Amino acid sequence: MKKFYKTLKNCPLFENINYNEMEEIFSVINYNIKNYNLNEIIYLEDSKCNEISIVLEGNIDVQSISSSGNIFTVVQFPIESIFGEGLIFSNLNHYPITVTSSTKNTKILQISKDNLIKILSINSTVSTNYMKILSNRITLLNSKLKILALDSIRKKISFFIIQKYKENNNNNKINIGMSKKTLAEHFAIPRPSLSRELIKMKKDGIIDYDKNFFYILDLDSIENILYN
Amino acid sequence: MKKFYKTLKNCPLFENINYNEMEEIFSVINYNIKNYNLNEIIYLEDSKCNEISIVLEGNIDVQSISSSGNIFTVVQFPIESIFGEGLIFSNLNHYPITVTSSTKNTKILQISKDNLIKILSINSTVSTNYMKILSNRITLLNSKLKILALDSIRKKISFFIIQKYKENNNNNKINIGMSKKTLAEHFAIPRPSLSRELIKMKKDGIIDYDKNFFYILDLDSIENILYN
DNA sequence: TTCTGTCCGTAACGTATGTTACAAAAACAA
DNA sequence: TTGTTTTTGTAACATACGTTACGGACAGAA
Repeated sequence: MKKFYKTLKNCPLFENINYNEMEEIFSVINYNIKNYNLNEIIYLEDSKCNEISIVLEGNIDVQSISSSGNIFTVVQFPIESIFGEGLIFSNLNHYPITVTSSTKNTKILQISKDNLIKILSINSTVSTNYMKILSNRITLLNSKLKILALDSIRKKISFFIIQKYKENNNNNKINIGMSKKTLAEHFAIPRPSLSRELIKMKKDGIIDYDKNFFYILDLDSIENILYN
Repeated sequence: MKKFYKTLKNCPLFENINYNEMEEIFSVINYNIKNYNLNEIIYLEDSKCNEISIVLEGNIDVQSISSSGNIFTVVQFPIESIFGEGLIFSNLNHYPITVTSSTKNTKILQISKDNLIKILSINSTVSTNYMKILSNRITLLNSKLKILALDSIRKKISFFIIQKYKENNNNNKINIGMSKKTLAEHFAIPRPSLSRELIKMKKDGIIDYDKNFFYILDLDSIENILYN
């Protein structure tokens, strides 16, 4: 186990944990380290989540598989990633996706719920780390949901602008911070659709833009768009 | 404080905590009980969240206020509700909404982050309760996000059907469990739009329906809709 | 039974937005 | 510099969906 301490230190769950604490933790709990070959299934969709997992070596794929056999890779998790942490304490603790190994030698550390609870009770830093992980996930999901729930492109743009405006001490000049292409992806809409709506809003005289900057021309109008 | 133990027992954070444990917890930590009049502001949007709050008496409103002055009540929280719990450990710990009192005598119990950590370390039941609250929130947000992210009504219907189909041991007859009107609200779409798409899917021969039941006629097609 | 309210199917119409395509502009590398 | 890739603006077209409206079906109350 010792040789993985360096890897674990980079996992958000063990942030700010030193080697002595690691030693203490892993001497009092039971854990499993499992090896997987390329494309082996680690967790099947709809199976029950009884432990959290941390990638010690290799990469994993998160996939959705239809009964007709089509496979869609949703996202990849690299080494040091943790997963199952949002599921294990939930009432509906079934994996909504399939997890597979995407490298030849994938090593996964598994800690059961009971042992996880033990760790959380003996080390308060790990405990607050865990809270932080869950809380950050919640705020991330919340903001994603907020943007997705807006039912027009103009609203999404307005919401984004207001958000940046507040972040930036009410400055009318807004640095987008990414390309328009990326912004479109962020809104989950096609890029030409974003472009067209920006042109319209410019024509309506409520914003102007240039390169990676937006300029607020009529703040009241922008706010009214959100509360129409 | 003692007179509130009964109320607190109904708060998810103190589920399965008996009076002795309550006594122990509240004797070792510091806490605040604040009183609010009707329509007083408890937390302002964008203010920092430094404590969790539990409603001991009365009700609270969660609102969004535009700088132009428009107020939109998003949701009401009754007695025994907890809030701030998903924010306090987050890196972006600012209230995304305004919280106001909606009753004349509203009593709010406030526990600071440090004291909350103390509670979690001395009582493992409260600790797992807290994890459960956060985790359940995550799974709820996840499933909301999943439905919202589907970019056509046909996909939403298909997702719903597959979900119910699995829940019900692969039975082709599906009990909707609610009125079509409610289902439309669940999908966040107008009722006639749902109705129209159902008619189309029936015409295409992939589903049939009658009253509160759907019948799967072509499972493969339904699955392919989700992965097109 | 009749009345009343709610749910549902259905249709017509307008529009926001996805789709596709192409060229100009910008960023970058050689 | 030149060539190459990526990002953008722009336009034409098709369509999914929101909106509105109306009548029938159904359930509960009187």
